[in-house]
Amino acid sequence: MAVTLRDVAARVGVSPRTVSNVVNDFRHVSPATRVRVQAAIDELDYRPNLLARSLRQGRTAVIALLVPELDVPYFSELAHEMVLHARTLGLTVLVDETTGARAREVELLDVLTRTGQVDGVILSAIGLSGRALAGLRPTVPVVLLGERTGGSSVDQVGFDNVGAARQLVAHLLERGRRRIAVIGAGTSSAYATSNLRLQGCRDALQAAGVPYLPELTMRTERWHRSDGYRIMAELLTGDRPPEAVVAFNDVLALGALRLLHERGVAVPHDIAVTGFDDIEDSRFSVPTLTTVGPDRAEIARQSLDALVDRIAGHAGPARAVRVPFRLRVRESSQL
Amino acid sequence: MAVTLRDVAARVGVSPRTVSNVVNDFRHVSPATRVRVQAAIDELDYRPNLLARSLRQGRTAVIALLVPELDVPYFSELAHEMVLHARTLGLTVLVDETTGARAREVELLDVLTRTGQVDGVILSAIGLSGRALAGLRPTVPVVLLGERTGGSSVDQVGFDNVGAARQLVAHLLERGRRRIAVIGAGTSSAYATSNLRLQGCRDALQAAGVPYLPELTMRTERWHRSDGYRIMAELLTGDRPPEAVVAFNDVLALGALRLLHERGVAVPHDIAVTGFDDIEDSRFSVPTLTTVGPDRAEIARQSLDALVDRIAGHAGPARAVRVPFRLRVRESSQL
DNA sequence: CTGTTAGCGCCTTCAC
DNA sequence: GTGAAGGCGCTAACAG
Repeated sequence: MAVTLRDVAARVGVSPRTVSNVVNDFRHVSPATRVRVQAAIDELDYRPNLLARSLRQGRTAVIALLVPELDVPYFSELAHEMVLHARTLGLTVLVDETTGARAREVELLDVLTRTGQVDGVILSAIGLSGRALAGLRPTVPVVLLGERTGGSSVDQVGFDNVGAARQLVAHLLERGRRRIAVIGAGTSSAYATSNLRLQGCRDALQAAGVPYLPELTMRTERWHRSDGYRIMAELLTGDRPPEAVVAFNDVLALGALRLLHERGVAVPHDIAVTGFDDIEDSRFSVPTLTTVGPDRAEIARQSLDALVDRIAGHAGPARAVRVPFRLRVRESSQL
Repeated sequence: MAVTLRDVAARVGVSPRTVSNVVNDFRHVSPATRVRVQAAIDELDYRPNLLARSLRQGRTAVIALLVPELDVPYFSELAHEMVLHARTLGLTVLVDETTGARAREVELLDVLTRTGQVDGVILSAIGLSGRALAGLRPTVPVVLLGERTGGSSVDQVGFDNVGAARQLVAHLLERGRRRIAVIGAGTSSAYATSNLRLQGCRDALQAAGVPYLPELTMRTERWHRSDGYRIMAELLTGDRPPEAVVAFNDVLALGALRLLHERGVAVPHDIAVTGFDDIEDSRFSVPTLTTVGPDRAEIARQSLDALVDRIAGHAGPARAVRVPFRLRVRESSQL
């Protein structure tokens, strides 16, 4: 069996209480005792049982991060930032995947928040809205990632999807592109991010007096490279191909770039391509990808800070934090 | 406060024991009692406290996965497979990052294995060898990812790095390339993977009677896109550029591809480029990347199965599992 | 400054 | 088939 607090106490001839005080670096321990206890700890190679401590204290110093898919670069880069920042706060991160399915989001949230395993949850939700979340009555704080869509009862951290899309399309219009296709429109109203980005696109078109072309708005639920590849092929089957493509994430855009390369379509000469997220890949692709994305480190910082705040007992109304985003103009959109 | 087992018991008028039996689906509960208890559970919305259960049972159903960096595609794709397979086994995965630093690997391993938090650890080690690990005397099972380098005391799951590198270089030699550069050689003997891959390269050269060129063997500790980019630039400064480049992972290779594109060097016409890992990106890059990699799903399956086996108490000598690998010949190496 | 006591919520050995 | 009691390892009250 593992060495326990009692073993150490017995060895030194003090009470468990005193050993606990030393381990937790509390006051009211005489220097001499402290040294003797520490010696016994080292000698016996004692490690406190974190499970017991958590049960006793009612907190675990573990937080859960729920993302749709860990192998999608945006989420893995986000998880990386979370793990880094969590460490500075003394927190461990438990990562799990929801696949974006609403049922799975609800189930994980329910289990995690109500079984004592974690002190809080950061959820990158797809299916679940802030409003729906309220009905679940989680027993630990939850921070939602993604833009506020109204009526949320929990803190949210996101960026201005509408504004970002608007800026992106404005950039394309400035470069003289008018027939603009979209890859990644949602198939149902549940996909908030998708809808917001689409809204931004339409806003920019309208502001410029350029017609919105529904026939060039392509739907897809999965946002992987292969989806961008497949949908780009569809877009080329029409009589008049688009002059620019706005993909709703970078890997969709990279899939599209690949297909255009295979078809001998020059980017950006014949068609400009843009994405969302600003993943590392988009700085190294051929051509490099114009994209717009939030500061991920800032998302990690803001969401963890908000969560820690709530864990510490901060009450008050739900807040919505918007982190800044930046448009990165690269080769795929400028001649 | 949260609803406890006692609350449910009190509500129904039975002992906690009986409620526990229902929750854990044990025998020896009369159907009538079971129904009544279940009704109370639903009504009170009871969820067992997993912390208390773990403390009592001595097992948590959580395993830790330690990877160097979660934002490196190979590791995020691996983590994805782990999470998927772990779920089928009823396990939750706690992911943490080591940055590949030996001290951090040791520290995390020590804390995780000895504080009751997890039932086992899967470690994708860079700095730590199987031998060194034995000295740490972990109190929960550990499975090491990466090829066995001799004298390990724990189970390992990996693939034949030497054979894979040999096959890759043989492929390049077949295509008539002789001046072969390497990106990713290690700077110290600690980097087992790097050394094994280098060995495979040299084996293939020797078998073909082609001289090994140390001046084209480039060292780097970090294996990111920017490193491949930077080192490829260095390789072009020599009087005679290489005819092929073997990068020790795909992102290094993708960085090299990008630089070659910028310099107007045709791939594979002027220089062939290959990687390791077979990440999704390499199927969509321009050009697509020739690479060799293991079956990641199989790595996840084998390592989790081995870990579960040990957690269940299986003794016996350490085993080394080798999963199959496949050479994927793509555009970057064939004219 | 340190010891004693109690209990976090659960499961499990013993009784009945 | 069910109840009572004990303890996993730790820390928080309360003494002294």
